[in-house]
Formats: sequence, C-alpha cells, structure tokens
Amino acid sequence: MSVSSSGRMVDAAWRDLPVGCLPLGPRDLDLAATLDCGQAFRWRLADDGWWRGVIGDRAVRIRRVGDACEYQVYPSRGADGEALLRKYLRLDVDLSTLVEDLALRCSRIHPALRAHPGIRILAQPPEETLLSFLCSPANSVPRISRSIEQLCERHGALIARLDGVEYRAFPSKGTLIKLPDAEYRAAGLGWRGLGIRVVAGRLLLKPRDWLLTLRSVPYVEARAALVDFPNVGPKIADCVCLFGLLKDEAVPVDTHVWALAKELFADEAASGHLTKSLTGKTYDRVLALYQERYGPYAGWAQQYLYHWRRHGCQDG
DNA sequence: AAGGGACCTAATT
DNA sequence: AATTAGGTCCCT
Repeated sequence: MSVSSSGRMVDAAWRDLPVGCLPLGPRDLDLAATLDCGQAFRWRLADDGWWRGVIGDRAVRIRRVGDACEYQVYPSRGADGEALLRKYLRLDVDLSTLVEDLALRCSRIHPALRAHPGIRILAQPPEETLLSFLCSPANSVPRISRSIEQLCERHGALIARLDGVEYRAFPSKGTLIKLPDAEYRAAGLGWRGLGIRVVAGRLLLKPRDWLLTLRSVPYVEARAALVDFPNVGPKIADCVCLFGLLKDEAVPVDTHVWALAKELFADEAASGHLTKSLTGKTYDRVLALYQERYGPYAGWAQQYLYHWRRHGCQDG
C-alpha cells in the first residue's frame, strides 16, 4: 500500500473505479487521430485498447465502445470527470457542423476531412503545452514524446499507480529550473533543455496562472505575449495558442503546413512570393492565407490537412 | 529585409 | 558517413 507525498493512496485498479460514458461516435471523436497526431505527446495506446494519459494532475484512460467513448479518471474527486473530459476534448465544438462548414469553404480539404472526420483540437494545460513544444525545433514527434516521457518519469509528481502502471504529472516549473544540463541531455533533448529551463524560470516570475488567463484575451494578444519568451518563435507560439489556449484561428506553420500552403494557395494573388524560405513576413502571409480561406477555425482545418499529409491519403 | 548556418541527438538511408 | 526531423536565433 503506497501513499503520495500528500498522504493520499496512490495504488488502485482501474476495474474498481467508476466508468463514465460520452455519446461520441467515430465522427465526433477519432481517438487515435486526436491523441496521437502531434498536438499532445503523452497519450499511449495500451494492448487492452484503452488510451492512457494524464490531464493536469489526473490519470485518465479512454476507449471507444461502438458509438460511445468510455472513460475513467483518477482521483475521481466527486463526479467532475465528465466536466474534465468535456473541456479537454472541446466538446463545446460541434464537429459535424464544423466539418461541414470547412468543406464549403474549400474543396481541396475534402479528402482530408473524409480521411479522418473525427479529429479534435484539444484544450491542454497551457504551461505544459508551452514547455512541451520547446522540445519540438528540428526534432521528430516520436523523439519529443520519448523525451517528455523521460522527464515525467524521473521528475514528475506521482499521481497514481494503477494496475501497477505509474501516472505522473508534468514536471513543475520549480523542478525544471533546478534540473542540471545532464538531466535534459539524458532525456535526449540536447540544446533544447536550456530553453525549457529558461522559460520555466520566466513563467515563475509571472503571476500564478498567468498563462492560463491568456485564454480570455484575443489571439493576437496571447500570441504576442508568447513570442516575448526566449526560444519561442511564431510556430511554437501558435502551437500553444491552438492546443492550449483555445485560439481556434491560430495556425502553426511548420514545414509540412508550409509545403501544403504552396499547393493550396497557388492561385491566390497574395501567395506571390511564397517561394522563399519560411521566416518573418512569409510566416504571417501563410497564416493569413489559411485564416482567410478557413475562417475562425483555421487551426482545426490545419490539423486535418496536417494529419492527412503525414498519415497518407488512405480512406477511413 | 530576406537568406544562410549552427545547434544536440539518434534513427534512417 | 550523411542526412533528416513540428524552429529559433544570430549573423550577413
């Protein structure tokens, strides 16, 4: 029998815990495409068919059962598990209506919408989102996931041990600023570790939950505040805006979205000099083109296109 | 103002 | 042995 530092029991079995159920068909939520498409790095599909993950300080698992999704949350803290999932999965967004709207705006996106109609943008804890995407420059998704997993295993607070599997929170800012270079290098982060430590330190200087409050300011304002951090350029700022701050119009322009833009906007007059490298004004021009074509949910459109490009064009 | 190189690292070719 | 992978910074 183990207890956490706060004195709460951490050993339990999922089968002893209550199961919640959300009426979400495959077209309302594609778990694999949503949890494993590069916007979140900590979800893993277990052999038993459940996706295991951590949301903030809660251990979570979720799986598809026909036209519904079952989920469990630990610790349960009353019955707010459903509220937690509703928020995290952005169930305020009616996906079938959105997909319909995006399809009307542009025919080039049709195959992407058809291939994976259930992709959702998540509402992740923004500080974790920012610190995670600092691992992304010149890196690959599998390596980012492994690095973050190692940081959490070694330095994250223990939430629970369920069926013998440990669930740990993302390391705290106080922990991250004290981590020696060797720890970051051991996690395979190379020179990116310094950026994580520096940004964690800068976050500690801000008021408590400062980043979270950016959820209630306009996109351009939140973006400007993020770009102000060292090692945070437009791409990482847009990732945090879209995946952590609920700014649905943010479009992270990476190499894939950039390449896609040249095809999608070949006709646009404004795409005149998109042929050069992706920096400064060019980034902003590409962003504007996506926003003009796809509207207030341009970020969601980007995610469909991005996933389609990276995972081939097979029908789903 | 736009373009080029450096940067840790490990899987892939 | 080279190349490459969800960029950013610094330098011409």
